This record gives sequence, C-alpha cells and structure tokens, in this order.
Amino acid sequence: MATSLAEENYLKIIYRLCEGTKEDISTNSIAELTNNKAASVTDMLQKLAEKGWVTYQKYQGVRLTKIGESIALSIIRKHRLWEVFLVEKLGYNWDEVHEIAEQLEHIESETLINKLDSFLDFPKIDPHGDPIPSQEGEIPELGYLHLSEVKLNETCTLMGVAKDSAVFLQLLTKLNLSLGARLEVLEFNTFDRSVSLKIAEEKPIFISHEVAKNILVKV
Amino acid sequence: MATSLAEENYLKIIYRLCEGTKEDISTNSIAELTNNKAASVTDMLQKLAEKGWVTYQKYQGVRLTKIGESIALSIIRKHRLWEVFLVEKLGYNWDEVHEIAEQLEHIESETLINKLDSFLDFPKIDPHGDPIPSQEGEIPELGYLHLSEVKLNETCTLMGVAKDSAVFLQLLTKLNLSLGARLEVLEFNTFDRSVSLKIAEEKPIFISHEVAKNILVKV
DNA sequence: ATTAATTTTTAGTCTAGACTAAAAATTAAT
DNA sequence: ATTAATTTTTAGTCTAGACTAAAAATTAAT
Ligand SMILES: [Mn+2]
Ligand SMILES: [Mn+2]
Ligand SMILES: [Mn+2]
Ligand SMILES: [Mn+2]
Repeated sequence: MATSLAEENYLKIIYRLCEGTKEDISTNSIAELTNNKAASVTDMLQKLAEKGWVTYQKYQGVRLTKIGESIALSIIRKHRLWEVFLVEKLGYNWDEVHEIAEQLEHIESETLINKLDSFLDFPKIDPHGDPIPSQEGEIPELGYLHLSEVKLNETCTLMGVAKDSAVFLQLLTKLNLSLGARLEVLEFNTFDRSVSLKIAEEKPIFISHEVAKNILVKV
Repeated sequence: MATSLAEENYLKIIYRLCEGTKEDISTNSIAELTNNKAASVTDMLQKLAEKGWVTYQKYQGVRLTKIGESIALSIIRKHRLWEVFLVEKLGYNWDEVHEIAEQLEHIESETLINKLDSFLDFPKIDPHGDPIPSQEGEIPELGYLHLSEVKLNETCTLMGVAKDSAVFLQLLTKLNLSLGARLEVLEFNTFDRSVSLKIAEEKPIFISHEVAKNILVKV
C-alpha cells in the first residue's frame, strides 16, 4: 500500500518512540516530535490503525505492527544511506545533513536505494554512528553506553550520538569529539554531573552532563 | 517565496510549452501534460499569476514571467543533474531515470545541487543530451536538427532526443542509437517518410519518421 | 452576421492533513 | 472515594489541490 509523506513521518517518529520502551506510546509524545497538535495526531493514528500499521486503542496509546515497523525501518534505511552519501560523496559535515535527508528519505523507487547502498560500498553506520537497517529490515543492536554511564579511567571509543541537532553536533566538532575518538573519563563532578575527560592523550576538557548523556561509546 | 510541489510541476510544464513558441499557451495544453482537468489548471493559473510567476489573462492564455522562468529553470537544472548522477554514478540506463528525477528535482536545499554539480564534474548535458541550466539560469541554445530534417548523405552526430519516454529510449538502445553515434541518412522514403540510415560503417537500418523526428543531431 | 462547436472559467464539492474549542476519559491528589 | 488536573478524543473548521457540472467566452462554420 502506498504511503504518504505525512504517514511516513508519523511512522518514523512512532518507531523512535517505541524503540526505547515496551509500553505503548502516548499521543502527546508523538505530537511533540511531529510538531502537531494532539488532536491532529489522534486523527492520523486512527488512519494508521485502519491501514494496519499500528495497533491503537483510544486513550491507551499506540505501537507499530510488524508491517508498520518494516515501513519505518525502510525510511530510516533511506535516511541514513542518504546521509552517508551527503557526507562521503558531497563533502557535507555531519551537522548539515539531517534536514536534507529528511526530504530524500521519501523518494520512492524500488531500485534506487539499493544502487545507492552499493555505490556507497554498503556502509554499516551513518555519519552519526547510527546503524543502517538492511534491505530486509534487520538492524543490529549495537549496545553502546552513554558517556555519562561509563566507569572512571576506562578508555572507550566514541561510536555515535543520541541526538542529531545541528548545534549539538557543532559543539562536539568544536570540542574535537568525533566518531572514533579515544576517550577516558577522569571524573564525574557530583555538583552538576559535569564530566572531565581526556581525548586521546590531550589535556582534559569539561563537558556537561547533557552532552555526556548524548555521546555513545563502546568500552 | 516558497514553492509547493504542485506549483513547481506546473511551472516546469508551462516552461516547456512556452519554449517552442512566442504565443501565450492554453489552459488545455497544460491540462494535458499535467494530467489534470482544465478547471484545475485555471485554478492554479490564478494562484501562479497572484504570486507573480505567470502573466495570465482569462481566456487569453498564459506565459511565464522572468521570475517564473527562473524557478522553472532551477527545477530543470536539478532534474537533469540528478539524471546525470543516476546514470553516471548509480549505473542506471537512460530510459530508467526520468521518474526518479521527477521526484528528486523537488528536494530543496541551498547547497545541495551545487555540491552535486561539482561532484559530477560540472556536466553540460544530461543523459538525453539536454543542456543543464547554469546556477544563474543560463541555458545554451544548442541548435540541433531533427534527424528528419538533415540533408541526404551528410554525416551527422546523434546529440540528443526530443522525447524521454522509456519505450522510445529503449527502442533507440535496441537499434544501437546512442549519444555520439555517427549517422548518415541514405534515403527518405516518400511513401511513409521512413528513413534509411547508416550508423558508423554498419549496414543500413530503417526507422520511422516518428523516430527520426525525435532524434536530435549536429551536422 | 448568426449559429454551432469548442475552450475556458465559475460554482460547488471532496479529501488529506492540519487547526481550535469543547467534551470525555484517565490519572493524580486529597 | 471524590475531586481536580491532565491527557486524549470528538466536533467543527480551514487550506491546497484536485474533481464534475454548468455557465460564459471565444473561435469556427455556415
Ligand atoms: Mn538524520
Ligand atoms: Mn543520522
Ligand atoms: Mn527526464
Ligand atoms: Mn533528461
């Protein structure tokens, strides 16, 4: 069945919200991410349920069905592959690609995305460290930790970010925090939970808890 | 001012219809190419006139304004550059790219298309031999002839096609007629205006007037 | 010059996807 | 257990962009 742009955006956002939790998700949480009013969300949820892409009980929240999830994953696959293209081939920075990929992810073609995948040499992650779902909708669970959760004095590698707003990514760039960086947490400050850390063998820098929480690392 | 997808498609089609002629173009001719009813076209023409992209007098036809033309050209630029990308980088055939480019041409980004242009090494023509407008909206007049109009026994080069339907392009491919081919017309058959021609030094082939008319050549 | 045929516009309608205001249901607080 | 606060849904509205049917204007035919 064909999907409209609006439907695709809803499915993607519902996927993101479902990811973390086993609970059904709320109308308001969707409204917040889509920048729509709750009433509009209710409307769309009824349509999506009608099409069999979500299970929805009024007042009780919503979840993706298997089909809904596979649609969401195909859009995420497209989003991330296009982001790789924009960075690897066109020379964009990682903080500049999200808005463009938001548009490109809706291009509809049976063949396009697989040819793009092949052209890019089958990347496994996007410029933000996020895994790229396979054609079959498989997405590896990478099991990264938030930098705010690692043990002291243990070296870890920056593998991704939990947020892709441009200002956040620009801040990381300015701090010299990029994918692959070797990090060691020296101290968690108990007052404001700010973090003192070393990048490679450089002299220590400070980052806020807010930043540390959105950095994903592998130990 | 922002342009919607529907508006962009109308402007592009109006551009195509204006190209050939000095006359204002008719509501019906637009309706035919957009696959809309005349009433819907009238509606849109009023909106486009309101925005200053066309001059429109009811019952008297329509033309693009300077601004309307520059919007149309920027969409055509995007369409053709994406077609080059699809053929050169992703390995599509020339008969497979039109529909996908119809979608890609609407991606909106200040920087994207120029980065793409650079990545493709500033191509001057698309896979169908059509010229690519510059960033400033300049488009060279190539002055090609239709193969149905050339002189007998004069060698010419296949430079483009006047039609990009997939079946037409597939036929050319099957006949071994591709951009750059060296052609020599041996005879125009007076009965059905079919054309006998040689490709390079191969043995002669026959094509219909309909085909010859849609092949563009340089003498 | 009239009349007929054709083209174009107007008037009214529909759908998707948004909105606001009010009603209903759920959850939190006493 | 009731009441208050919060969340969600319903009802009604709006806009863009399509449609059909009927009216109006233009063009072609006598
Ligand atoms: Mn992104
Ligand atoms: Mn990303
Ligand atoms: Mn094309
Ligand atoms: Mn083309």
